[in-house]
Amino acid sequence: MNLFADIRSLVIDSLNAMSAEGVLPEGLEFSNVAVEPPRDPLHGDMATNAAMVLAKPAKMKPRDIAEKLSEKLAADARIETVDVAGPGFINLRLSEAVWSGLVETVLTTEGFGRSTLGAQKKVNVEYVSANPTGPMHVGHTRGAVFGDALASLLDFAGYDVTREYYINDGGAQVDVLARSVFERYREAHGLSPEIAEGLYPGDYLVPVGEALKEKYGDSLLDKPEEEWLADVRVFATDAMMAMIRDDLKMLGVEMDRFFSEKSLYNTGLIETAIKELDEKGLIYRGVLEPPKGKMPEDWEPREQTLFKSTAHGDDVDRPIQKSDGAWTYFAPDIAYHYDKVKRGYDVIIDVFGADHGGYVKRMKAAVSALSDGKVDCDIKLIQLVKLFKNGAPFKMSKRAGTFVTLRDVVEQAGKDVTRFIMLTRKNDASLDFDFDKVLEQSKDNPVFYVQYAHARICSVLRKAEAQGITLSDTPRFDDSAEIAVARKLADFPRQVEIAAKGHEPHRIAFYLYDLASDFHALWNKGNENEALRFLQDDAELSAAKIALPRAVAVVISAGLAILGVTPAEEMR
RNA sequence: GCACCUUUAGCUCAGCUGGAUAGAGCGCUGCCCUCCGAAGGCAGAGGCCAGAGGUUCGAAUCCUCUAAGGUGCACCA
Repeated sequence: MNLFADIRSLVIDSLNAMSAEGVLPEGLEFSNVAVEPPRDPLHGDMATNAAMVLAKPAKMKPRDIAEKLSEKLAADARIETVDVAGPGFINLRLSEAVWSGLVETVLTTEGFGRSTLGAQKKVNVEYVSANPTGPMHVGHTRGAVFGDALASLLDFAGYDVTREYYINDGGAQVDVLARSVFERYREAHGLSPEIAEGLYPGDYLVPVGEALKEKYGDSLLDKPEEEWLADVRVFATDAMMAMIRDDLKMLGVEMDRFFSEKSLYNTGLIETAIKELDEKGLIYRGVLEPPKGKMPEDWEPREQTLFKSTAHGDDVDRPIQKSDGAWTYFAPDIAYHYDKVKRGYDVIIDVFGADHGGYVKRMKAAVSALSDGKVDCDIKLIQLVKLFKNGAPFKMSKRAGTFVTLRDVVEQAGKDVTRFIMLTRKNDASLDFDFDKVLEQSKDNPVFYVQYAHARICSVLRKAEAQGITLSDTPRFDDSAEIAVARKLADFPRQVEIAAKGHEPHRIAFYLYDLASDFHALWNKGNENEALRFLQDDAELSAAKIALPRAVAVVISAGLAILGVTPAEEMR
C-alpha cells in the first residue's frame, strides 16, 4: 500500500475524466504529474503539481485546470479539503478515516512498505571484493555495509537480488601472499622469517604459517619455490577468505555467491568474452596516444590489443593485452561482467572504493558493449571513512601498528551502530566516524535517537501488557501531532521507492530519523496533555491510542531491517 | 593537461531527480518533568545554496564557464 500512489491514481483518473468531458485536450502526457508531501504541513497532507505541469501542453491557465481538477478531487471520500495555492498547486487534506485506515494497514498486513517497483527483475550487487591478502579494514567496512543495505533495499522494493563478492585471486598479489605465508611457515619451524620488502608483514599470517605446518609438516622447507608456490597460494587464499567471511559475518553480511577471478582463467571465458567484443568490431590492434600534459617517464609507443570502449562512452580505448600477450587485469573484469550478463541480470551494480573512480567508464562501456546496451550498469563509489576519537583525527597506519580493521570497529562500536552510522552519509560524501560519539546516548547520535524511539514504544507495550490491555488495530486521533506521525508512516513506501530507484540506502536512515523525531515530539506532547498519552485509565481507549505507536514500531523495525540493524527493545 | 566527485547556517550534513517562505543535529539564547523513559520536547537567532551566465511560468536541483578541495589518468592487480 502506498498512499501517495493511491492519490496519484485518483488525480490521473480525474484528469482522464476531464479529457473525456472535453475540459482538457485528449492525449496529454501525465508522467510528470506528481503527488508529494508539501514542504509545509500547513498546506495540507499532499500536494500535486498537475495543473502547472499540464498548463503548457493543454494551452490553459494553471489556475483554470486547478479549479476544475479540484472539483473532481473533492468528490472523493478520501479527500477532506482541496484548495488551490500559489502558482497552481493543489493542496489536499485527507480525511481522518484515511489515516486510521493507514495505521490499520500497517498493523494488519505483512510487509508494509514493500514495493513491486522492481517487478522481480534480476539485480546483481557486487560489493566488498577486498583482495584476499589480509583482514578487512574500515574502508572495506563502509562498502560492505552500503552494498548489503542496497541489496536489502532492492529486495524490499521487489527486485530479485544476488549479493556477490569477486575474489581477486588471479593476480600477482596472491603470489606475494603465498611467499609471505611461506616465511611464517618457516617461522613455525623455528627458523627466522625473512619478511622482505614488498611482502605482507602483518602477524595475522602467523597462524596461517602454523596451519600450513600442521598440514605439510616440514615437507616444503627445502623445496624450491616453484614446487610449493601453487599449493601455498591456494592454502593461503582459502585461509584469507575464511577470515574475511568471519569478518563479514560480524558485520551481518552474508553473500549469495563468491566469484573467483582465478576461475576465469583456463576455462576460456576470457577468450569467449573478448571474442564476443571482437565480433561486434570493438577489438583492434593499435597504439595509444600518451596522456596529454603529463608524459610518463618510461612512456614508449606500444602496439597492443585494445577494446574500443570509446564507442560506449569511455574517454580512451583500453588495453586488454600486454605487449607480451598476457591479459591485463581489465580482461578478466570484462569476462566477469560478461558472465554476469550471461547469467541474465537486468541490472548490474558494482560497489567500488572512490579510488577506483577511473574504472567506472570502462566498466560501463564493457557492460554496454556486451549486452548491446540492454543491461543497466550502475557503479557506486564509496568515499573515505575518517576515523576520530574524542573529536580528534585518529591516524591509521599499517607501519605504526594502528591499522584499524573491520573487526576493531565492530568490536568497539557494535554491529548495529557501525552499520547505521555508515549509512548516514551519501555514498559519494566522505564520512566521519567518531568512536566516542557513535556510542553516545543523545540525539546527536542518530542510531541512538531511532533506537530510543523504538525502545520507548516497547516500554509502553510492556506496561500495556502488564495492565492486561487487549490491543486494537483501530487508532484514535485527538491531535495534529498524531496525524503528523501517521503522515510520516505513509511516506515510508514512497521513500523506499525513491531510495531504490536512486540506489541510495542512506535515505532510509534519514527517513527513520525523521519518523523518530515526529514520534518523540508526540511523546512529549503527552507530558503536557494527558489526553495524548498512550496509556489511559480506560483500557479500551488505551488500546486505541497504542495502535499508532505500534505502527511506528513496525515501520522502524522494517526500516532498520533494510539497513541490517536490530531494533532495540530497551536502552541501557 | 584530461576525466570523475565535492562545495548548502559558525561546525557536521539532508534536500523527495525542476516546485511554494531552503531543512536537521551540534553550538548559542529562552522555556517545558506532582512526567507512558527529560537519554526527550518547544521556541528564537543564524543563508547571496562557492561565483558568473543560460534554459522557463519556476533552479540549491538541468546546461556552460570560473574558483577551491579530493580521486584517478598507458603492459601494476
